[in-house]
Amino acid sequence: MPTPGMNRRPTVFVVDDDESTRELFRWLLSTNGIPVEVFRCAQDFLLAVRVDQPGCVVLDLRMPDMSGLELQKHLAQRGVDVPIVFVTGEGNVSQAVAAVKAGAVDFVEKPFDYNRILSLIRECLARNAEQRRRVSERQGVACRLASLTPREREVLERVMAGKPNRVIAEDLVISVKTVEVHRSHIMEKLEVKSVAELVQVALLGHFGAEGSA
Amino acid sequence: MPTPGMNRRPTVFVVDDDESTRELFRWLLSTNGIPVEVFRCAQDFLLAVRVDQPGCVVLDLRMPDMSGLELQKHLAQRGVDVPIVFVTGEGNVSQAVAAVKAGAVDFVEKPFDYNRILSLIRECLARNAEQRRRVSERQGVACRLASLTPREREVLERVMAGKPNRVIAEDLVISVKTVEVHRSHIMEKLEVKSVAELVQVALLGHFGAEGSA
DNA sequence: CGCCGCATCAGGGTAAACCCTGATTGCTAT
DNA sequence: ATAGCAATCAGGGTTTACCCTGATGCGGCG
Repeated sequence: MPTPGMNRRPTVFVVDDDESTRELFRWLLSTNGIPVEVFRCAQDFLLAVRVDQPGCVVLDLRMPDMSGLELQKHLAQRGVDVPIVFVTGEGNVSQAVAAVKAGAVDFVEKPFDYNRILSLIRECLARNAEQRRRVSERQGVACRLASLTPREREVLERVMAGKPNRVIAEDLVISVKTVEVHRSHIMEKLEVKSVAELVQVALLGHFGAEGSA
Repeated sequence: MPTPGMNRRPTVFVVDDDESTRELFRWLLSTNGIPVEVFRCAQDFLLAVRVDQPGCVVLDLRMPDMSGLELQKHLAQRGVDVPIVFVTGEGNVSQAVAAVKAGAVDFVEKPFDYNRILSLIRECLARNAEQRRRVSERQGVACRLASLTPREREVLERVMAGKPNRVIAEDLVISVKTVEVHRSHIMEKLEVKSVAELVQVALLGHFGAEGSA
């Protein structure tokens, strides 16, 4: 399972029903050497985007088929975790608050300053790159953790709890020798040489898995 | 150092230059059994608040001496980490975004629905209670960690790195016997019985100290 | 000056962890 | 069937870790 479509360039995805705005972004970003793709509605974008897409998103708030806020929710549900910047002509306070509370990086009103948008987008790209770095680190750990057998996981739990092999053996009703075998397999699979490292790696795999908000 | 002024009731602090609004909040909250204190300007509140104050804050955006956003910054700088709700009559989108990006729980416009504000404030109080619980847990760990001598900390680092006593001894140019002594003192002070627990406790003290956003 | 905490070390013993060899059982996939 | 993996166990040995007693030197504090 080598992660489906990796190795794509970080790209800015602009979703806006207004063609002049799309063209503006296309021009603004491409002349600054930033890969850009534009979409005229939320559906088009949802069909094209992939969960591991590197980059960031610029959303219009008001679109024909789906509002930017709804699109934001759909992306979150799908696990598409890219920085989002809202750009809107007629946004109100409550929408802005909702967007930012839901994790949007910023919410800017038209007309906007080109340099501001540009630096904002660069920040988004940098943030996304940083985040992908952390995720991939954890993915390696998660992968190694997944290679453990059920029995090895039971042993791991108890090692993490600080139980000595003798107690673990009693717990699982097996001999100390077997516990030793499991233990060495765990250390081997997780690529660690000491209990200290083992705990740190396993902890990373537990907390870093889901709770990465 | 038994934490200066703990044991105060969670209170809602309302800062608004408009007296009728202050009285409205005083009535709304006290009739719902929620302790409330009101302030007419940011300075008054800054002089009264303490770093470990449990509760939450309701801020007017526009005030004579200092804007709500500035007050928010001042509180953050002082380390006063309480949930903040902005309430304003004439807020714009950029202010709302700034407030939420700076960590505000919400940003509501007048006139507001009493029940909405009430549930929002209850959420803030609950969130603050939860946060204080986590902080106090970590404080215990931080306290025990602080009781380690410099030498013990040097040993701890290397134990965390998974080095055996023999290597630690070579590292610090001391005998293995001395390392054993330090090690047992560490285990005693941190109140743990195994390396596994030791690593988890020490890790909590390292990550939980500052990075609790 | 004496007491105390910190750091240092030694002897000597038990328990735990680690490592290698070797073996059996049962299930699964080729 | 035969090969492979997971799980089980044993013998036997080395290395670490842990614990107790005891001791020394140093610096600060009353």
